[in-house]
Amino acid sequence: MYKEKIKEEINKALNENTKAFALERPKTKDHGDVATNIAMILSKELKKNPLDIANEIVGKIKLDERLISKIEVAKPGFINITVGNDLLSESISEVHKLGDLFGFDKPKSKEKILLEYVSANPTGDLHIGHGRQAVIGSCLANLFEAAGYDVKREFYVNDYGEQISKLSESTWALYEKLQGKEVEWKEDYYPEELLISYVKEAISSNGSNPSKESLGQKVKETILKAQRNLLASFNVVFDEWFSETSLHKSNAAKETLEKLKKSGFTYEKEGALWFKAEEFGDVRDRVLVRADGRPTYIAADIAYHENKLNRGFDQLINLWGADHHGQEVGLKGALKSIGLDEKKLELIFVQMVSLKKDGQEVKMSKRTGMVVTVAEVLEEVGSDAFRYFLIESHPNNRMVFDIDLAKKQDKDNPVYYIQYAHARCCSIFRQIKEQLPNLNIDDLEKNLSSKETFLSLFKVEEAELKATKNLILKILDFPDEVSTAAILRSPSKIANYLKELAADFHQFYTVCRVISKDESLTKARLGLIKATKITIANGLKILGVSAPESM
RNA sequence: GCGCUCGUAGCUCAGUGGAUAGAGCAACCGCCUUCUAAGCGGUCAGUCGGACGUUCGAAUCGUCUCGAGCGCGCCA
Repeated sequence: MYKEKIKEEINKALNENTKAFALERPKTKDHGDVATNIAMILSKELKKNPLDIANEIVGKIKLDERLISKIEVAKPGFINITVGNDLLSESISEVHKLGDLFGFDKPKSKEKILLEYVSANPTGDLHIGHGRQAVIGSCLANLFEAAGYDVKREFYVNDYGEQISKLSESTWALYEKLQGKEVEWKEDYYPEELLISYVKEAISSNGSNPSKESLGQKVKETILKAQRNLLASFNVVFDEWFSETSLHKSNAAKETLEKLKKSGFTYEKEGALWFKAEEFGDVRDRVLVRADGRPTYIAADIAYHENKLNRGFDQLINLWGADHHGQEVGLKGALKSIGLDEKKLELIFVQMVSLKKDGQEVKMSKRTGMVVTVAEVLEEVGSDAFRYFLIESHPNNRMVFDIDLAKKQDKDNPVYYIQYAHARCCSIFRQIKEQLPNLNIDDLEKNLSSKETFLSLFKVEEAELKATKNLILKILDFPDEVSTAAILRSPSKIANYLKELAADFHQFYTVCRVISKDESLTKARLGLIKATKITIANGLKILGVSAPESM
């Protein structure tokens, strides 16, 4: 791509002062196509005026339409470069050569990452907060894959402990009630209306006279299956569903506890076994084993992360709800205390989702039944809008899910803006068959990988040239966008990029007529449209949003 | 009280130390006999919560401060 070539040229001019530097796309159009601040960076160690350095560098670079058509020095010491048309043409042809792979790094060329997300209790419906974690997690996984990492997606099933016992108790009470028995409905039971459909389904597949234990187990499985199907319905799939119970069955949790005891970072108090979390900066120490001998969630979680590290991943990334951030220091401390590299664990906290309905913000509360489930919102807005809305803002930011807006299937809904750009690209190709039946599409396809096809893009009047170059440069930004989005753990960056790309395309579409009497220009523009389509499709693929051929 | 996260236009948000802080929505004004108007152009809109500091340069980094959300269970 053009940036590498330009860097090479600058590096040649730098001689012995070669240093890593960035080429950035300036915000203002007067500052050329790309700019570098290398002179300002060098001024410190060379103890020279950045303007002088910049002029020196620029003086060594020969202007050549094939590479750099214009180069200027600006105020503090920027070097602003206008890229040659040949080089841009060549870059567009490279987009075509790469096709579906454009923007993506070589698969599995980088570290192995285990991404854990959602990890909800199998005790009921997934709510919109889980939905956000699911969408962000799946987009991050796609993004890491696109950036060349080897990614495994994992759901940690919290199928053990207090909540599960409570589920089992609630289930049995509900079962007996359905049998017509008089039951005491305890206050901490899961709400009947939440369980009823799962319990009925479990009963029907469990035969008559189930035991309390088998029915509880069956309901758990039923809920888990429902979660799995629901997640899959909006493109959230996992390579592994890791059961917490399995850590207890296999003795892994016990073994980890032994290691913790040996580490000296535990003590007994009031019959319980405690971890000295405070020594690692936690706000308080944490219980590992309760006074009655049952291990806590934390104990299993430490064992789980030990297990993950032993599976040979270079990096573990967990998405946790922001309400769990208090666990981070303790978990990392525990891993460190048993000799594991806690730095391999990275936590991303996904902030809360609140809801806006009928123009009013409502707080979710399980107690008042004010829980908005993934299922109900998904049904109303569809998978594409659901994913797009939940990915649009950075995980660290709280977000307001505007149900009324997401329901709207019109232009206020930004996902359509991007999809519409893709559909428009496709539409032009459909038009060709009607308007230019003599144009040989196969011939065109073959020529897309040669830069000569695109040279005529630049032989147009000012306004058209401007729109064309904007679109080309934006398309060519895509690979960098993917890698920085991965580094910043920010799939929303891709969503924003696609919005900008769509805007540049729509503008191009308005200014430049693709199908015309000028055959070489028509072909060149068709090629550019196809490159746009490829880029939008590749970006939407990362977001798990569909790229419709027509709308 | 301590800890984590956030604070940018009326609203929703971009902006990994760079040049005059940007989009969308809302409001107002224009553009369809021509490839999809789910589109394009224009107007209006800002003490980047505040203070001090680091730097050639700060919305971005540091310290303090104000405000909001969350956390500080032998729940997960």
